[in-house]
Amino acid sequence: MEFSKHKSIYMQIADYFFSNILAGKWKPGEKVPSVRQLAIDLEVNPNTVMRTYTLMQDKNIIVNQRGIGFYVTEEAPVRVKEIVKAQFLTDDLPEVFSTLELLGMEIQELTSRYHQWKSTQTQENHEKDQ
Amino acid sequence: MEFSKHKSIYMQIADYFFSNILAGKWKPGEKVPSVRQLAIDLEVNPNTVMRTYTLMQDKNIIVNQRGIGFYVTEEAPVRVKEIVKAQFLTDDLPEVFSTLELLGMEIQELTSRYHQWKSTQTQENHEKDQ
Amino acid sequence: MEFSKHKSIYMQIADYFFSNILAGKWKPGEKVPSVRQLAIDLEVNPNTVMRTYTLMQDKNIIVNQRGIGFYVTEEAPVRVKEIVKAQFLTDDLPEVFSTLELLGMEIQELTSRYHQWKSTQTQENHEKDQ
Amino acid sequence: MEFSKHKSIYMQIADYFFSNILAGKWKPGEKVPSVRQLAIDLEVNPNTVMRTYTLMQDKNIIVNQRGIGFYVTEEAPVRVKEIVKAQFLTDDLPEVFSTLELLGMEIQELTSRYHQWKSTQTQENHEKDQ
DNA sequence: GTGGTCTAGACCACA
DNA sequence: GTGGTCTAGACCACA
Repeated sequence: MEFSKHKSIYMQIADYFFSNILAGKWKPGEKVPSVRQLAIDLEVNPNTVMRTYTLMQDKNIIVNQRGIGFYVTEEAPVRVKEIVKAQFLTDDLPEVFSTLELLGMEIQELTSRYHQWKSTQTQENHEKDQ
Repeated sequence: MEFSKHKSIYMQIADYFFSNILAGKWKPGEKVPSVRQLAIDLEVNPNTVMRTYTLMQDKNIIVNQRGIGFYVTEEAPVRVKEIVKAQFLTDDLPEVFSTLELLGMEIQELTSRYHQWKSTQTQENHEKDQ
Repeated sequence: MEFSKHKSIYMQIADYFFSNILAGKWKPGEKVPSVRQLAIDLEVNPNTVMRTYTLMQDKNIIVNQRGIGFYVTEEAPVRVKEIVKAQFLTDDLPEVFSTLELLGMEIQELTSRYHQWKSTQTQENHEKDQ
Repeated sequence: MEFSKHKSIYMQIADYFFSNILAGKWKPGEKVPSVRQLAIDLEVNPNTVMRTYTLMQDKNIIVNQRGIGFYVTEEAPVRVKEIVKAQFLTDDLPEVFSTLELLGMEIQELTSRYHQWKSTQTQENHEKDQ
């Protein structure tokens, strides 16, 4: 996993959690990787991973079974969707829209770029599958 | 001007420059507010404003006339558009698109939200005009 | 390190970086002193050092490893040489040459003064070594 | 006359004085342009020119005949040569030499660049003469 | 521990 | 008046 410079690493790991849960890869009741293991996999400081886990715990997305590890909660998928959607609609979209206007771009251009982007995504997934 | 906590103040002042130039309010050859004056207007420390000015100078958006002040360069509108567009297309959009997918939203919903947003904007402007 | 009055401190610290990198004392991949530490060593304010680091970062001479510190980039030696040489050839030399003419000095005199200067340098180094 | 950004304007005007006097264009006893006139010619603020004149007066290069104007002193050529030479030998040259070393350049290269530079100068003068 | 940002305020050179 | 630099020191996010 490569990290962007624009966002803090622990938040990018949070995004990684969000997308795994929303995509159904990590299901309620399942164990998530240990802090130590994920730190090794992602090549980051364990403290950084721990920060994400604390955040996930605060939001009731994972729970700690002492001495055993962290597990995805039952309510995780719903909670994550709420969180991601709220931020998307109230923070991200308005900014996208105003930038769109500022640049004098039409909403159609955004739609066509979306389809373009989607086709590259599909391609990448195919490549991964092979 | 109100500042968001998520972004540094000097970068938000940069955004303020960008939108003023893109919207044609600040034209090439025109003088921009003095560092001190803008600091007073925005209620921030002059150093913070200076930081933005140095950044804008590095990007050839403003030039300093010694002892007189800063002026918008001829190339400013083009440069700003480049900068804003590049960031929008390569950083912002991909993230919007993947969030869209993650949430299982259709691109149509985004379009309709755009029109909705636009109508509220128009309203706000009307209110301001009165 | 003593600072001259004719040049700003943060630029003199930049020169210090340049000469360390060109002389091969600071090699690509190596860590440079932390902002705080260098501020203490040079007896200046951390903000002043930070200013140099930001500059060096903009010029791709150092990169930040978040939470860890700054490292010399692979391209640093090449970049520094470019920067120093460009300034030397286009800014410094022409002025030296015109002053030379103005003073009615011959280029030979400059050459002989160079050898003279070099011998004093060698002496100084010997003294330091002992 | 074009001004460099690296040096203050009033110092560049001082250089202009120095070169005119050393080159024998402005001779002892002759009147120099009025502050006002020179400001117009050079397209700078009269205060800036005045600053140069004050400097020149302090160094006994010009004297003020009240109500009439400024005149080149008898000792001007000698004084100017002293000033320029002292600065050149003690400030400029050592820096040039150490940069030369830092860049790993040979003194011969400097000599050849000098001849190159001189030929372009001669050319320019011929063009002006015509 | 690391850097990044900001305030408050000073002092200076310059135009 | 203008910007440019610097100090002193705080507070914060991050690793």
